[in-house]
Amino acid sequence: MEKQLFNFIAKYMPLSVEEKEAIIELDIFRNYKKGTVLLKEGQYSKVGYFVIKGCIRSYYVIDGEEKTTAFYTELDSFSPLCVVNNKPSEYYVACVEDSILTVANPEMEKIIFEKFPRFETLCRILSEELLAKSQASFDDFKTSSPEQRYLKLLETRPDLLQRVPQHQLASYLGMKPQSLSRIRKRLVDQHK
Amino acid sequence: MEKQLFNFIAKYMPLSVEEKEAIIELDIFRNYKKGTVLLKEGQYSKVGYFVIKGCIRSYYVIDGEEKTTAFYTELDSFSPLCVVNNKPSEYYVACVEDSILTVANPEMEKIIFEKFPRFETLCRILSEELLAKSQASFDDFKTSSPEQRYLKLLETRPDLLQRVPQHQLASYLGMKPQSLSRIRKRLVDQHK
DNA sequence: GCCAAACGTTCACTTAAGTTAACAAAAAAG
DNA sequence: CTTTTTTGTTAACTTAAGTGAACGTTTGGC
Repeated sequence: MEKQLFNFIAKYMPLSVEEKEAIIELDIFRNYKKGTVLLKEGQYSKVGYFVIKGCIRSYYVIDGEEKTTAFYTELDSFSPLCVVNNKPSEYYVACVEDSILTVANPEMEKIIFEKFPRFETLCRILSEELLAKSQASFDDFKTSSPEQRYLKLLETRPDLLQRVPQHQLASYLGMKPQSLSRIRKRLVDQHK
Repeated sequence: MEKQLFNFIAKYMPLSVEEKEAIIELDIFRNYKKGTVLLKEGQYSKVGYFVIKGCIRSYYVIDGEEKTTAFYTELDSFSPLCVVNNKPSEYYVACVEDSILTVANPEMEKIIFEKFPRFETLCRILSEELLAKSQASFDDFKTSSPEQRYLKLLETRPDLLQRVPQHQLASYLGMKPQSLSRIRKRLVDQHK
């Protein structure tokens, strides 16, 4: 279980035995059942997540409708805005599948950063990278039509189509479930 | 000129005289004329920016058309994806106005982080914050119609409408210039 | 194993954005 | 000052997504 995490980190910096032990001592691994709500609108959460296994999603409830905006799967990390800005969360976070996550808060980070300053460098690099990638996805979204976004998703995250209900994918792609259904039909029809 | 930068940083951590001097010694302040292209598609740039004064934008050229995806103004910082992933840039960056920017690369950061480790903490916190905010903007975009996005922009960054050509705003809002023009007309008409 | 809820598809209709093109206005270049 | 070039508006038409509703299917709870 820790292995996935350490393999991931090793891509950036191989860890020493002491460093690995320090992480294990933090006791950050948690199991959640499908459907578990990790964060609710209005809550002041202080924890961020790293997905070892499974899938979680963030969603807003607007006029009684769920609007899914993100999915996080294996090796993705996610720190809700409320962790950063100390305001109540505007969205929910829930498990799409049974999941194994690491769960950590800023105090735990502080402890580990003081013992091993390299970890802070790692976190800085990771979040700079995630920021640039998040902006690139946003750019992609802005410059594409709904159909192009669906095709792009097929290329880049085909697994999501198997793991996630379509109506959640629809709002993730910025459209209504009926539109996604129609687009899929259109594409199938074209191919015959 | 340095004052804007130090005031901004002071919101996160007040700097000592030595720290300020170390930054000034890096000689990172630059003046650019309106229209200057800072980064071209295909280039491997290694520099990130912080806007002291002025406005820069990033844009793609797709089928010969410019697609503007972001504007950075006073106190915004921006590190292009190519700086992070070592791949040729997929987009351009240019000055929308005469601008004063700080320009820094990872080696300069390394030097300053080694002398003052607090700076790395600052950069980590800043990029975590920017990441969470970038995701929130993306969420907003996904869950809104073109008209709602225009109205949101009026609320959150009304200055952009004065500073930036409308056809650039249009692609920033994920629509065609004609559509933005129509939306504006529709809104004016409704109000009478 | 049955029932209710959730999910996905389809359809007819509405609405809004994309497209193409013409033209006006403003800004930059000479 | 005049001429381009860039920018913005408008209009007619096309295309695709939103809406509301019906219906079939799957899923999960009991």
